[in-house]
Amino acid sequence: MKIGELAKAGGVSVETIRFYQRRGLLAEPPRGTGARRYGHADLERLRSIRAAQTAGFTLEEAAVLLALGPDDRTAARTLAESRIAAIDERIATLQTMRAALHDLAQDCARGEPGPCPILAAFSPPPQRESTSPASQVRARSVKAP
Amino acid sequence: MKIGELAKAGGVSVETIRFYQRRGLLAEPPRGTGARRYGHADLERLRSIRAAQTAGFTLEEAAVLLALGPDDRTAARTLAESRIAAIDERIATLQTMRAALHDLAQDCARGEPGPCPILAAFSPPPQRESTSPASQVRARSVKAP
DNA sequence: ATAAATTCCGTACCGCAGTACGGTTTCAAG
DNA sequence: CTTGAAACCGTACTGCGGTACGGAATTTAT
Repeated sequence: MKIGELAKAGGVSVETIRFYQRRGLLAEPPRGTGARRYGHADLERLRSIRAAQTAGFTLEEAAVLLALGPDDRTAARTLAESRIAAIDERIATLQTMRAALHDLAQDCARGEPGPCPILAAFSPPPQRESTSPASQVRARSVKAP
Repeated sequence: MKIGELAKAGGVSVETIRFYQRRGLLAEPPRGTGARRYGHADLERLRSIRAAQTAGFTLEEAAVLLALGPDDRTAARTLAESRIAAIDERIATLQTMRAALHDLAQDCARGEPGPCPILAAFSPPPQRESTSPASQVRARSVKAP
């Protein structure tokens, strides 16, 4: 197999293969004159990397995971669990965002008189009148979706 | 108000203020000799930007949102709705990841004999034997959490 | 008056996972 | 034998939202 075939079989680009090699995730076959050859094991490894990514691991975590022996159950479980915790946190944040936005959009859609609540929520008050200060979305340090 | 005070009041760093200025999100007061002065309006605007971010808008979207007049309900609603759609998609992806990982961790925790299922899911099969090919996590193109 | 803090400004860098570019071989088909 | 595709290689750029650095000028506190 040459690099282009490996790439196609693994569903990634040639550049991605090379990128993984630079990262040490995939081995670089010894270079003689001409194109390097890849074996079935390389494809399996590539697929494993993609599988780990699909489960939300970073490439670095994937590298650790693939380096574990079959006896390292504890390490594997720790990795999986901390990944789950991170995912849960992310979901919670997104749900908060969603709810805030949804409420705003609902109110806007109801077509009541007055300014659109979405605009109102995100615009500086033009005057300092006591225009019901309800539903102002204010908080801090959120790493966008 | 000088930039440091504005930063403190807005809960961001001085560098962030300058960054927003470069992006055109905050105005740069005309520069005479010495420190530039900021007004209450600048603080309100900064707060609006942060609010929009909290709701999941990118800085670019925030800029659009803050540029809308009070009559642009439709534009506001469109923006909010596409944001909601994006968030929903993201949540769905994360939930898929979570479920896959959770199942694996559960099986691993049960302490049954045999290799850890987490490792098994992400490791290339050492041999080509027909070792029950259940629960292999394989899919494509996921932009990690 | 002098030391310390703050501001100003441009530029470079962080993480993450790639993508793109440009130039040089080498390989395969016609 | 020539043309064109593929492979090789290093480097730089993308998006996103900042953070960090370094030197000069100015402001503030002592």
